[in-house]
Amino acid sequence: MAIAPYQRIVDDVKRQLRTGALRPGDRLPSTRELARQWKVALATAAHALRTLAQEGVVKAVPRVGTVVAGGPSRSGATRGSADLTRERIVRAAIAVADDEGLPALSIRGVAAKLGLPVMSLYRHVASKDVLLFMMAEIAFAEEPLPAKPPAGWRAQLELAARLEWRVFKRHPWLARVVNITRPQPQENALAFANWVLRALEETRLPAQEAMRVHVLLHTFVQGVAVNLESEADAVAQTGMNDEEFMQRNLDTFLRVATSGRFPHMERVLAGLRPGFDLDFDELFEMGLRVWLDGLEARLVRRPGPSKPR
Amino acid sequence: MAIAPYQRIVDDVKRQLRTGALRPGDRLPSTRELARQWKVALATAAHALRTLAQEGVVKAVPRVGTVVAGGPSRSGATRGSADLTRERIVRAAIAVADDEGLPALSIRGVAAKLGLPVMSLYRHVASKDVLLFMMAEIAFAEEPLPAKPPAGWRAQLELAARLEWRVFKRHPWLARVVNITRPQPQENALAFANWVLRALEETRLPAQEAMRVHVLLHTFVQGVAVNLESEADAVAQTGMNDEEFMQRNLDTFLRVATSGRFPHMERVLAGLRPGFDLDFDELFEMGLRVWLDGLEARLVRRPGPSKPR
DNA sequence: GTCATGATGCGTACGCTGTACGCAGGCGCC
DNA sequence: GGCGCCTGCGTACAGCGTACGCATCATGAC
Repeated sequence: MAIAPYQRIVDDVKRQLRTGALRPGDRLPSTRELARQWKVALATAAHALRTLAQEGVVKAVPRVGTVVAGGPSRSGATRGSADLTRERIVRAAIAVADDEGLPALSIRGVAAKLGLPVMSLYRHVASKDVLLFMMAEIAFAEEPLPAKPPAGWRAQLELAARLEWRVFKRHPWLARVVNITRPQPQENALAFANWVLRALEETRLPAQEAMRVHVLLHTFVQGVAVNLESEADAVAQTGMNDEEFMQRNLDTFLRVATSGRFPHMERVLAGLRPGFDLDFDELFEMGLRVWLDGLEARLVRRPGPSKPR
Repeated sequence: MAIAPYQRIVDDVKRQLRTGALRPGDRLPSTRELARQWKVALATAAHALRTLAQEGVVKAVPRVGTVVAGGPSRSGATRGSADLTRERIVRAAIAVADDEGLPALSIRGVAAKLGLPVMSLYRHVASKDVLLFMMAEIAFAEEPLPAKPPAGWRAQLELAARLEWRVFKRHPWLARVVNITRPQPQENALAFANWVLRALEETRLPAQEAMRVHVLLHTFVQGVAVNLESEADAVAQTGMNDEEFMQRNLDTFLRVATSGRFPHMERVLAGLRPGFDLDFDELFEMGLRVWLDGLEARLVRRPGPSKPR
């Protein structure tokens, strides 16, 4: 399971940038040159260069070749009208994932939906992973954080968590995607993190602790969201409607649960029978409250900046 | 995206059992009869019957045909030495998932590893989903709950959470699997649930609330575990070692994070630089403590004869 | 004008997946 | 012996992501 060929080239160029072997303004090897050096097809070398250009590390200068971009990345500057297709692709992909579930999302499917030739998508997105990544970015951008935060760290954390939750509810597949593409720095995830960390500054938690709180909060929202997804997916995948689905599952579930081996479970089930509906919104709100209560208690217990333990 | 043909047959038989159209002792249609009725291949019909037999709903009586099993399912009774292969398969699958990651797990791969013909696995496991399900069951069984619970609801919840956590650490892929196979009643998951619910009886929480607490606790552990997985997977998939991986990610991460747009993030990062290592164990313990503190506060606040510890 | 060089856009094809189906062979009853 | 049925496995299919090859075009040199 090696890295994809084009990715290997991309990595190597980046490495050369780090070590200083390549500096802003330098010319990269031409497509053909790369192809020869790496023993790959022309198209693959071109793919690598295109990827680098998309990331803004590098710029394609028409009659000169490919040149290392100088200065701070002006990401978003060059993407004017030319990337309309790119956004169309990502939005189409989101639409598919939204109403057919993540497993049903395929490059070929998106291409068909847009009436584009399959391979032409790779001109704009490099790989499916990158597609997923961009889907996540666009989805999160739908719920921007307000410019003026409310007063108090708790209110700020609540706001961030609820915003994130709302996004997850709209796009159940996100919970899984966030983990697949994980180690990548999502622009909007960072904005959330930044928001949370600012809120925590007020509490004077040490950096390490603040980081943990941030991660835990994110993990909590995501954890609940993952449940949303598996339900949405199961329904979409089997083509059942909710009722059928519930019927089938409750049946087998109850058969096992009430076998006599799980008496406490049975008792609880009996206690809530009438409207047994695990409302995820309520679950989320309860979890959030409990968690923040716990955090608040911790802060009260430990006033001022102190070392953990 | 319909249900698999054999699954459709299985479901229909179960439906007939529910409605009473089939009763214990009744004979099911023969393989050929089923194949004719459903317009599927003989092998598919046989597959359906085998699945039913494996689930214990039905029994294959040699010279008579297939008969609806009577009385409570004696699951585990019939599986003597005959299912040795089945267990071998599941264990092999677990081994693959453990050290190559879930994406690398394929039926063909497992078959190759065992030196068995590919299709022969379907004789014992029905489908990949079922395989995943059984993998989860076996994995969870590795950390059985003790016979004698410790004193106090909090200690009991902690124990359950830590046990679950330990399993997830050993088998990072589990976090994802639990969600894929979700709506199925896992034997061991129920045992955990039962344990948690018993612990909560002491707190006299109403049934609905107790259920939520249980789900939230499970969600929490799982949420943290999912992070474990995505890291393990990324490493396994790219074939990098941890160091390379960290290097690459930290690099791009820092490049974006320190772009000036996320000042609070930067400040926190600066504050913990020396040993920036997000230890998941510590993260888990902190989250657990905070969460249980919050829960305890809720119980105290709530009127009712509940005494902490 | 002709040509060389390089980039672009896309069709083809590969290696992989899960698994439905077909078929050979064996077993037991008539 | 013949028939009916089940078992076990090989073959084949539909679908995936995407590397590679080819046709086409833009451009500068001569």
